[in-house]
Amino acid sequence: DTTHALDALSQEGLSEEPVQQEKEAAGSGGGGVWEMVVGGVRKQRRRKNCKGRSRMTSMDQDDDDDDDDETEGGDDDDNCGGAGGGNERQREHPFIVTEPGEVARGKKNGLDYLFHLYEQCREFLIQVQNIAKERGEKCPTKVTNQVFRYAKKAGANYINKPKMRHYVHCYALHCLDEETSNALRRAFKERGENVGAWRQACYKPLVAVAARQGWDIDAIFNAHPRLCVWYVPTKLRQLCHAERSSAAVAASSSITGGGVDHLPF
Amino acid sequence: DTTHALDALSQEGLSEEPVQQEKEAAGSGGGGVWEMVVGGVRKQRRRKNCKGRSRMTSMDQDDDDDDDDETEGGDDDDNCGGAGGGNERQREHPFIVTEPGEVARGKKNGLDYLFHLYEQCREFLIQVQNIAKERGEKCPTKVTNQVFRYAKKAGANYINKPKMRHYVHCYALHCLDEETSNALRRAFKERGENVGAWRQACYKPLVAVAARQGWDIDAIFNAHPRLCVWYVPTKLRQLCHAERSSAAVAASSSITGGGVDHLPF
DNA sequence: AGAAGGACCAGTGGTCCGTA
DNA sequence: AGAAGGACCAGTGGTCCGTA
Repeated sequence: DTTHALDALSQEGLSEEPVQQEKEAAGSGGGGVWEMVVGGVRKQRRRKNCKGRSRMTSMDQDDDDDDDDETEGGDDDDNCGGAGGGNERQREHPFIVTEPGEVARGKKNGLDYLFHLYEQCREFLIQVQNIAKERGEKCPTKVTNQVFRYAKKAGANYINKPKMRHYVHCYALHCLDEETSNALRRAFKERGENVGAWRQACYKPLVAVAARQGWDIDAIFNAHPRLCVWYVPTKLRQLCHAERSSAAVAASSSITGGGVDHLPF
Repeated sequence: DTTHALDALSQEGLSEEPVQQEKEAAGSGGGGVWEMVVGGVRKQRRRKNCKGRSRMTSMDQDDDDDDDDETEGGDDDDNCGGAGGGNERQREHPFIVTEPGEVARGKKNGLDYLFHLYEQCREFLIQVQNIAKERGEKCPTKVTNQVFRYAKKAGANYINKPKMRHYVHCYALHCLDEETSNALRRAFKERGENVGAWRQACYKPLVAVAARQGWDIDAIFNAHPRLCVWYVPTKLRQLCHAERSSAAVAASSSITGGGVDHLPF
């Protein structure tokens, strides 16, 4: 129900830098390159990967018996973006803190790209849901293992569960309070902080959002069309609970001095 | 949000027959004994079981370390309802087809009791949910393993997962079309059919309900306040899907002769 | 035979920690 | 050092099949 066009030119981890688009996107306060690039091609682009085997096998969930025996040998018909030849294990480039609209340079990925991955996952979920409905099978409402498996089969090897779960709360802040999210990115970029520090810093403003909206972080996630497909991260849930409790205690002792369960409103 | 009082006098599997209540409930077309009995006691009654160890330990989810080493030995301070002494494994009495309001005689359980178990499970779920909310933990929306474990710890040893899953669609028919459900029970009782036959027969009218309401069996379950806590059984889902498909084919070929996807409306 | 339920199993949510 | 992600693990949904 939102735009589908974004996938076409997703900047990928090991990508040749998307210099052309970058020129046109220059600066741009709000949407950034992921919103600007594009005109509709909807197609998972194949990655130039040293260690090949990225099949695009349809929308199957069944053919689990095409053996995955790695064929560890040759098949490097593609030079690895100049990174050096061999068959060492490849990973995505690490993230760096970028401001909105900024494309990461060098062997790095930016935060617009990170957030774009969440939208891609949601689109994979929608495809899985459609297949399930057609077949009359159980229909997932969240991005589950099944969806990650599907994404991998569709060629999106750069998506994996630990990564996506790791940054969910950052994406949540981006969805729920984009102004604050953008300001945080600019501040952390300016200070030269690393991604881990930025990630940690996303919790606090997100808890503040929860406070404003009645503390029910599950309800807050579920009420948002793009966020509702993600599980609430354990740590975020704990932080909201702890903060609510101490806020309640503080309020009841300062106002009434009365019972702890006496929530203020 | 519905009445909580029903638990008090639940007829249990190995129970001494609840003769007193039975007298007062005699016949009664609609609600049956589970709706009539009672005046509010809300308390899990302890079972008279040959092999004891039914603790009522609070609402804990944590003390998983009180060893369950069975103490297979003595502790039969209770005679086993006259059924014979030893320490053979005890089970619930089997269900028989009873009509609405009818209490099973002999070592049998009736269908009102069966349906009552579903309501008890829902109440256990609500308790688990309340605890989870208090603690700021993940909050289940369905009757999960966790809820079955909780029920067992609360002393409801007569509730178990395979049994509850086995009859879910029967309970669904009872919730969604009580008239039809009641009629089916009367018919199958009259014909002297066993529980298995009745259980099988519940599918068809339930699929008919689904047909009337647009085939989305998940939505139908979720829209019902008591049913929404139960997972849609696999077989029911399959039946609905198969029936919808063939209904669609039949309709499209008889009306237009056109495309298969052309659903009638 | 008909039925209750212990116990198993494939695949889940969650995330640690060996890797680069 | 900071970070990406393979792989593990406890507990899940689902139901079979040894039991009575």
